Amino acid sequence: MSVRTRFAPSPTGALHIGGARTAIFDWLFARHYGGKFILRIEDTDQTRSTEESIAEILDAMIWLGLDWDEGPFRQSERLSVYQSHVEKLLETGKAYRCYCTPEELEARRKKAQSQGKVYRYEGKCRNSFDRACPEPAEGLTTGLKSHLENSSFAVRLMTPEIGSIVVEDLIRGTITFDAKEIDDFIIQKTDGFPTYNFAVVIDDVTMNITHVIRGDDHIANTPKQILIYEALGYETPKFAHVSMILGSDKTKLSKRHGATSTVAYREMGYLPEALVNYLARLGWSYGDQEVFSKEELVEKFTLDNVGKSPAVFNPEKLLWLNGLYIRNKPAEEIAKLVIPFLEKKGFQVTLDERLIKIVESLRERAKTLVDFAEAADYFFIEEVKYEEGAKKKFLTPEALPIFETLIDKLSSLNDFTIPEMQRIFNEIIEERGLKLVKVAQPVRVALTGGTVSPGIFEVMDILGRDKVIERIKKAVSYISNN
RNA sequence: GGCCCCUUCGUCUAGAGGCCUAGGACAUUGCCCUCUCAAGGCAGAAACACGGGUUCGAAUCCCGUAGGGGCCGCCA
Repeated sequence: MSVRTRFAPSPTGALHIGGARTAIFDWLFARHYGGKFILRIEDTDQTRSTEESIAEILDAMIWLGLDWDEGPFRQSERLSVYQSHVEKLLETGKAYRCYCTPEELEARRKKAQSQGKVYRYEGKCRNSFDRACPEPAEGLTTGLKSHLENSSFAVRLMTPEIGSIVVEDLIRGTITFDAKEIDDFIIQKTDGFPTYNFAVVIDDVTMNITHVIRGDDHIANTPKQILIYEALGYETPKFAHVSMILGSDKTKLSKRHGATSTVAYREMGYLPEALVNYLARLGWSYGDQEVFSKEELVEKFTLDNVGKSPAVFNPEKLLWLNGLYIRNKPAEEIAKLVIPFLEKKGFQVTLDERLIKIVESLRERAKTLVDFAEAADYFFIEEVKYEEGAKKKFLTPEALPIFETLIDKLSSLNDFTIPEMQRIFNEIIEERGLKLVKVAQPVRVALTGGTVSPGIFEVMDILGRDKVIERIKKAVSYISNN
């Protein structure tokens, strides 16, 4: 059978960066082997699941370019599937109804904990009368029948008391659990919803999932799930548990460490291919290679090169990769991407040759699209604002004669081209015996307001003669008045 | 506490018993380039958690120890 993987987030918040990495591995694995990738929403928690989260997760998946072949399926729409499987288990005596109340259970758990013990369900309802009479028999008075149907119960799986459960993990090898560690856990809640472990198994079975690739926080669930497969008589899929992503202090990555939501990275000006590249390399490697296109990842990704140890999320490396992608992507595409960021700053922008020139000049100084938009403001605002230190240092009386001859020479220029500008600057520095920097810096401040920008001729070229002269004149009057 | 997982430079990692004087990348330091800042180039500092085995030989295999992490719900 061909490979089928799935990504199954629970919609209780944004798509976490760690979830995104898992999704990438699942997607890559499916694509590498020419299989199918299925998206499934685990929304059986009625109180915590939200529509907004679902929308955001889908949005993030699309942004990352992780297209799915089937789904998104929702567990909440598959209740009857779970229930029929529970029925089957009840009929075959592999599961039983439990009438213990959550309060009772909680009290027993507390008591065990206070004695320093782990609480495991002791099987109180395991041998109750209920098993012998699983269904309200025909002919009961309607009153009694509805009483039985309405009395609330959960359903527990009857688990083996001795033996061991073995997980063959594609990444970690054999992991063995003692059956004693696993109690008769609940597979269907009082509200009729399946519990997570049960729903996962039923879904993976009915969706013919061949490889379950997920976070290693699920390792402890795996023996329980295997027990469900066995009770139902189904074959288990292959399991592969990927290590988690940690924060800089080596604890589970959380908001404390910075942004953890995937779409937050879009807002911070990251390119999806950079994030995917970064995340794929977190826990997976291919020799010494660091940069991979999506196609290359698909071609080269296998579980063989996935490491076992948890990885610390390193924002600097992501930033570096993002800068790399910004520098290497066609300028026109960067231009398109940067427009919303410029608009957010209140600039009117259109995708034209000028914008592309701006991209070409600024891209290698920007590590994110936000950086870019910030560095580009002097190309869009009317009035240049001088930075405090910059004007103090460079807009001085010594700059006046330079500015004045510059205005002269630029005005009389036939062609306002970069070689011509260079010629003029050379004339000035030769006449005055200056270094280029002595001219370029004051001009830079006059044109951009700061001391950092692309090459001065590029800036002049983009601004155009009128703006350049206008801004130099403004600097002249600023110096004269101060 | 119980169970499970993990352990090579600060970080991501290469490493499948001799190729290791442990390689690459980010970050970091210095130099070069240079109109500023970047980008780029060159050079440097920086790691096999510890202790026992096995072996002629161990970062690689085994066993302990220590440290870190995860899970222990009618949450997913």
